[in-house]
This record gives sequence, C-alpha cells and structure tokens, in this order.
Amino acid sequence: MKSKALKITARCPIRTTTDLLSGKWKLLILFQLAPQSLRPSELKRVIPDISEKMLIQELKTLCDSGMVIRKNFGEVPPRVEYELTSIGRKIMPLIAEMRNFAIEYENEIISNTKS
Amino acid sequence: MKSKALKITARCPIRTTTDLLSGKWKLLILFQLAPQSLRPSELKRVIPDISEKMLIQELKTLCDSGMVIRKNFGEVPPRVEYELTSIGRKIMPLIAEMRNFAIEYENEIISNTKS
DNA sequence: TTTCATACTTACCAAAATGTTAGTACTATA
DNA sequence: TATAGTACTAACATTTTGGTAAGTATGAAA
Repeated sequence: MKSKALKITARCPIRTTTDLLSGKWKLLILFQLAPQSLRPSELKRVIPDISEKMLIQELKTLCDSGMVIRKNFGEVPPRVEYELTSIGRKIMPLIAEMRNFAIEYENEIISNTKS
Repeated sequence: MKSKALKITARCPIRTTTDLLSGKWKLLILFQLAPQSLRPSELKRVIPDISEKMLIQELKTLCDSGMVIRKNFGEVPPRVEYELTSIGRKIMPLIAEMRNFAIEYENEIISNTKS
C-alpha cells in the first residue's frame, strides 16, 4: 500500500475539471449553449431559477476560462450573445456521461427499492 | 426559440449527478477506492490535504447515497474498510471523461499561449 | 504509566458560494 | 409621460461548505 504514483496532491485532472465546472450553474449554462448561441435573457428563460447576478457572473468566468465567447452586437438596447468555443464544446461527452450515470443510478435505486 | 423540452427546472440528469458528486472530495475518494478498498487512515495517506472530519463526513454521505459500503471488522483497535458498490464503480467512465477533458483543455491553453 | 494508533464525534469558526434588492443608460412602446 | 425591456453593476445578506481543535473508547507497545 505505497501507491505513491496515485497520490492526489496538487494539479490532477479531476481537480482541473472540477475547478472549471464547479458551482451550481456552469454545466447547465454550457448545456443550453450547446445547440445554439443564446442571449442572456434567453438563458434566463430556459434556466428560470438562476438569478441574474449568477447568470452573468458565471458567463463571465466561463468566458475567462475560454469555454464561451461573448459577442456584442453593439446595438441599443444592448444585444449580446454567448457562444461555446471549441473547448467549450468538448464538455459535451462529459455531460453525456453524467446523464448516463444519472440514469444508471436511478435504475439502481429503483431496483433496490423493489427488493 | 421556444425549446420547452430543454428547459432545466427540477430533476435533470446533470443535477442528479452533480448533487451526488458535489464538493471538493467525493470524486477523489471514489477514484482512490476504484482499484481497491481502503481504510480511512489509508485514504488519508493518499489524499493528504483532506481533513479527518471531511474524509469521514464524505465517506458517510457516499455510503448514504449507495456509492460506497462500509465494512466493519469489529476489531479493537477499530478496523473498517470502505469499498465501492456496483453503482459506485460506474462513475469511472465519468472520471475518465474528466481526465480526458482536462488534457484537451490544457492542450488548448498551451496552443493559445504560443500564438 | 504514558504514549500511540484507530475510527470516529462535537462545537465552533472562517471562507466561499449564492441570493436579494436596487440602480444604471438607453430606447421603444403604450 | 409612464412603463417595460436590455445587459449589466454594486452593496449587502444568507446559506453552504470546509477547516480546526478538542474529545471519546479501546488496547497495545514503550
């Protein structure tokens, strides 16, 4: 039991990814942006329980980490759109796995409840 | 833009999974338990920066959610072991995806830094 | 007999995450 | 002229999370 190589200390991929996606909202936002770019007001509509502050705050950190781009149309009243970048699009397999796991988990729970 | 079916409100797979795995430590613990069952003291050794309280607390919630089993050997001084359940083992593809994403993300960052 | 190790529990505290409310500037619409 | 919509920002409050430090019971080793 001296698995030195497996020791988790500083930079490990699990932490890199959780740092990028942590919090209540980032994955939901990314998921909504996958099929098409959306304006903040449209995102608010499809994620009704997010507060405006959190929406904009999380969009900003997603921009900062390179997952999303903000497109400003320079119009008035203001019009902007948020769009996934190429790396942003690369969390989709991860989301697919999360969905997959959720389904397996719920099946397991149901079959345990029955017995 | 009336994607009613995609609206995220109550129970959605992304939330199911993040709820189960949320927090700083759960994924790291599950990852360490994948190759073999471990005693708390061994887990502490491979995840040095976790506090004892968090380790035990998270092990308990992982047990409660059915991801992990606690085996008590009934010895004194106390000896217990934590082991993944069958659903617990099913987060491994998810962790693999996280690792995969982390690598792609870091590559992207490097290539953007160079240009 | 003091110390160590085990697997915990408890009380308390600090920091981080999230939420609430109000306000900005501008225009279009009622 | 009042109201609503847009994309924000800022101040503040609350909730959640994580960390520290101490204590418990037991027996074995020094």
